[in-house]
Order: sequence, then structure tokens, then C-alpha cells
Amino acid sequence: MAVSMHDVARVAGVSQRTVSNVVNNYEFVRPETRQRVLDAMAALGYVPNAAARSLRSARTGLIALVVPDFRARIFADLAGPVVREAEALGYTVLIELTGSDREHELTVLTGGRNQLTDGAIMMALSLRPEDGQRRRVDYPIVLVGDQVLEGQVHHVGIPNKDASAAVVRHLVSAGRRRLMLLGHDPHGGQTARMRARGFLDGLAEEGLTAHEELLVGAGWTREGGQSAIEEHLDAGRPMPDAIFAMNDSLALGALRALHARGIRVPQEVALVGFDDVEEARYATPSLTSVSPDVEALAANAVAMLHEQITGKPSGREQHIMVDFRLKVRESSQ
Amino acid sequence: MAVSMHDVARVAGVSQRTVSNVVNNYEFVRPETRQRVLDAMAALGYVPNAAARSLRSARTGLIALVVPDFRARIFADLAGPVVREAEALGYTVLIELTGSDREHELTVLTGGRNQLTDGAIMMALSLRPEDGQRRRVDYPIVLVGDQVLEGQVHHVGIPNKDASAAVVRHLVSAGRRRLMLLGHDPHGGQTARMRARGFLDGLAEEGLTAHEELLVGAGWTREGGQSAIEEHLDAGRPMPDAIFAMNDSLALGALRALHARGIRVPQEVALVGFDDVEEARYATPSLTSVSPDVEALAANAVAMLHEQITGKPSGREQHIMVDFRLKVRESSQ
DNA sequence: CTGAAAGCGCTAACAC
DNA sequence: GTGTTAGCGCTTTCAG
Repeated sequence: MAVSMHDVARVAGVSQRTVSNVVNNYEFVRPETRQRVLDAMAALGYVPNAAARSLRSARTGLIALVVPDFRARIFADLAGPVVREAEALGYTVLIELTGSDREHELTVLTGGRNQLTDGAIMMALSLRPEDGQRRRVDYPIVLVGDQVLEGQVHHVGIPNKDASAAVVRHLVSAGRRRLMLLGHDPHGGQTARMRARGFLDGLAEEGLTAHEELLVGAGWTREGGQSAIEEHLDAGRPMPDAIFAMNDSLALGALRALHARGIRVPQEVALVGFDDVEEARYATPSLTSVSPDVEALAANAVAMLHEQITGKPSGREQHIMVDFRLKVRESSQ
Repeated sequence: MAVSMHDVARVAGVSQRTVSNVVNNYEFVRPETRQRVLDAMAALGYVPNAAARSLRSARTGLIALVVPDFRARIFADLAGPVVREAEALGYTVLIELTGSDREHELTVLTGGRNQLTDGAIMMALSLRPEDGQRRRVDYPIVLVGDQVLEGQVHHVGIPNKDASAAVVRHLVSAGRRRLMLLGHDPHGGQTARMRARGFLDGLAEEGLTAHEELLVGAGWTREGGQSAIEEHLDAGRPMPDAIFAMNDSLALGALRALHARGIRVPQEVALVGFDDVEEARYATPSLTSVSPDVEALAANAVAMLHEQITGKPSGREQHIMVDFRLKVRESSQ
């Protein structure tokens, strides 16, 4: 059996209460008493028991990070900052992988399997807006990304619409006029819809209109991007002078297809992606991409969750949009 | 306050003990009693309290996955399989990020900050062999990757040596003779040393010897690979007809440098990497790479940890090497 | 098969 | 400032 507070108290010649006070940095302990307790703790190798503490305090100090999969770069990028921010507030992060399964995501929304975590940060891909109603109200949750639920659900989002419009402005100001949207999916998730909206709004603001044949559907993967471009070219459809791929995977796939067909980027076609994955910097040519502020995403999500957990009245907005930057690289200039 | 077993017992008209039996799938409960309890649980929305359970049973059901950083692809690749395997055995996975900090890795080795986890799977990069002595014996740990500590530490490894020798055989059988080792670091970590060893042994087996000037040091990053190749070429050192880069980042950096200098891959120089990151498949030309069996790595690590936690006598080896495959792609043929 | 009851280690209300 | 003490919700020993 591990050493308990009781053992420490006995060795230090104080009561358990005093040991607890020291462990929890309670202010009013005489310095010499504190030192005696600290010495006893060190001598015995005392480590507080998390289970007992959370049983008593009804808080576990654990928060869940619920993501579809770590293979997709954006989720892996999120993990580091979330862990760091959480640690700073005294939480430990626990991973939960949903595989984008709707049932699994609903389970989290309705309170999780057991009372293991104080709350969750979730990147949900399969929830529907009306699922918000099913949320268990006393389980703190912050949604990250795009899926906005109905009801009182805190949320930190990526500025898909604004950033997409910014991409259009960038391309048009560089003299491009025939813009292709790659990865179009009007009945897909909110991410796809918002990025398309930003693209179309951006065109409209510039006095341009979208060419139907340049709104190209494709799975949001490299294979998707590559084959969509190949098919487009092989079918002899109108040639764009710029391509906005809805994420970097699509863009890198497109780049490969263009390269294989001998079409020069950016001379003949400019190319812009979204997410700014690491590879974007190292592609040939390096890829212009939208870089959402992931650190801010993590920091806000953890802070909002912490506020819910501690029940602090929030001065913060319930919905936050983080900032973005357009990293202009070789592929678009 | 949440519903407790006591509440369920009262509603079902049984004792708390019986509820516990039902929750834990204890066999000898009369079916009708079981059903009554189940109904009561459903009616009250009962969820077992993890803290109380682990306080009582001295097991938390949590295991820590300790990695340097999720940005490095290999760690992200490991997370999914580990979580799945752990789940199958009834564990939940908790992330701990060390940032390759030796102190942090030592903390884990010596038992972790608190008794929050039943054990840990660690990918240690900064520990030294002698640190094995400092291990707290009653805290189950499985090391993953290469760093083997002295003493009784379970370990699942990647076959760096064998795989590197296989790369050499592949290149030689394709007619290459002047092989460069990129990323050489004879005083570096065990990963670098074992891959170099495999490379040199492989050459020796083929009756070839390594040219000193073709053992090229470089940081294991794209920048490292790129600048090392650029310098090598600019200095007019001997030109290899094949390059074995010790990881894919190095290889992709090298590819960029070769491309920039107009050297054709694989016609003039063949190129092989290690790790088989996703980008390897999508590089131009696609990159031949060693693909360690990450699923097996995860499965073995979790199984070994589980055995230590439950104190089961292990029929399994204490040190396991997982399998690998050489994915031959355009860059080497 | 089921009931009664003893803690697991800790926090915090209550005393002094 | 410090000691006493009552549980938090659960598992498990001992009876029946």
C-alpha cells in the first residue's frame, strides 16, 4: 500500500489536516510546520492519491480531448497546445478517438461513459445541429472547429468564410480571374459549406461570378484532389488560372496532377490550400495556404472549458472565432 | 449529487452489494434480480463513479502514453492504435507530452507525478541506459522505440538494424554501388546508431565498403537533409548513386535539394527513407521507405503493459522487435 | 445467491 | 494555526 497522508502526519508529528493544508498550498501554515511536513513527505516518498482526491472533491482534474483521428494533421496539431494549456490550469488531458462515429460523438455530448472527466473539448464531425438538444447540461463541453449545435454549447471556430474570401481577394489582386473551387460539397459538412460561401462571396465582392464547371467536387484527400484535377483536365473542361483547394491535402494532390500534366504552378495556374500543414512549406513549389491560429484555438477552448467547470461567470463570448493568416508562398505568385 | 449505487439499490429493492454484482457482471445473480437492477439503473440514469472505484480497487483504468510531441508523425501514428488496443482491454489513454525533456522522462520512469495511471507506454528520446536503474519497480512501464535501458524494463522496438541492412540489399541488387548514409550521427541516440550499423553491416555483407565522405551528418529534419545535400554537392565531394536517409524528413529534404540542383531521382541517384510517413507516398517521385509495423508496436506495448499491471506471468518476451516492410516506390527503381 | 459493514485516502466543516 | 471527524461511492470480506 502506498504512503498516505496519515503516514506523513505521523512522521511529521502533525495532524492529517495539516498535511492536507501543506499539499494544497493552504496559506496559513507556520513555515516551520510546513517544512517539517515537506521533509516527511520527501522522506516517505509521498504522492497524493488522485482517486481519493477526486472522490472527495467531485473533480477529477481530467479533461477529454475528443477527436476523430490523429492521422489528420490538424488534430495532431491541436493536441500539443491543448495539453500545454490544460496543464497550465492544472488539468491532465485524456484522448478519446471517435473515428467520426456519430454515436460515439453523441455519447460524449450526453455526458460520457463515466464520470471520469470534468469536461470535454470535442472536434465533432458527425453531429447534426439538432443534436445540441440532447446535451447533458451539467457536463461542460467546448466544441472546436465548425460544427455548431443548437442550444447553449460553447464553441471555438475557424474563420472559414472570412479566410476563404481573403484567398479570393489575394488571387484576384494577383490578376487571376478564372478561379476554381476544389473540394466543393454543397451538401457536406459546415466546413465545406462555409469555405465555399466565403469563396463565392469573395468572388461577388470582386465583381466576378463563379463558373459552374469550376466548382469541382472531390474527397478531401490527396487522391481526391489528384483525380479530380486529372478528370477535369482530361474531360477538356475550362482551364482555371487559379485553384482554391478547400484543404492542403486536396491542394497537394492537385499539385501532383498538374505537375504530371506539365502544367506550371504558379505560372499557368496559381494554387492555394487551407490549414497550412507542415508539408505546404516543403512542397515544390511551396504552397500558399490559410493558417488558422491553432494555439489560440486551444487556449480559448481550454479556458472556456475551465470556466464552465469552475462555474465562473464568463466575460468571454460563448462563440469565438480565432484569427488566421494567409501564408503566401511560391504557388500563388 | 450524482446517483449512487445506494440509490439504485433502494429503487430496485436490493442491497448495494447486488447492484455492484450486476454492474461488474458477476455471474451468480438471479436473472430477474439482475433485470430489476438494470431497470432501476436505467430509470435513475446511473453511471458508476470512476474515482470511487479506483480508490477502492487501487486501479484507475488509465494508462499514460508518453511521447515527445504529436507533431512528429510517428507519434501521431502511434496514438490511434494505442488508444484502440487499450480500449479493448478496458483502459483509457491519457496523453503526456515530454518535449523530449530528460527530466520529464525521468519523472515518468520514477513513477509519475501522482497515482493517476496504472502504467505508462513511453517513447523516450533523452534517457540514458543507466537511467534504467532509477526506475520505480512497482510502476509498470513499456518503452517503445529504441532507447533500451539497463535493468528490467519491457520494450517494444523497431528493427532499425535489420531494416537498414535490407535497404542496402535492395539498393545493391538494383545495381547501386556508391551508397551515401544521410543523417549519420555516431555519437547520437540509439536509433541513429542502429540504423548506421545496419547500413554498414549490409554493405559488408555485399562485399562493399563505406566511403568516409559518403557518411554525411545532418539534423533529422527536412532542412537538415536539404542543406547537407546542398553542401555536399557544392563542396564537390564524391557523388553517390544512392542515398539512404535515416528518416523520411531527411529524405524529403534531400529530394528537394537534388531537384533544385537538377539531379534526377532515381536515374542518377536512388533515394530511400525510413518511417514511411504519409508524404512518402505523395512525393515526386514517390519515396521508397521502410515501414515499421506500427499497429503491432501498439498492440504489443499495450499487451505487455496489461500483463505487468495485472501481474500475469508473461509468456511473452520482455523485448520484442516488430516487423517491417520495405515499400519500394519510384525513388529507388 | 444476497445483506451488512468496513474501509480505500482525501477534503473540509467544525472545533479549539 | 492546527486537531477531529464525517463522509465521497465503491469493492469486498464475512455472514447468512
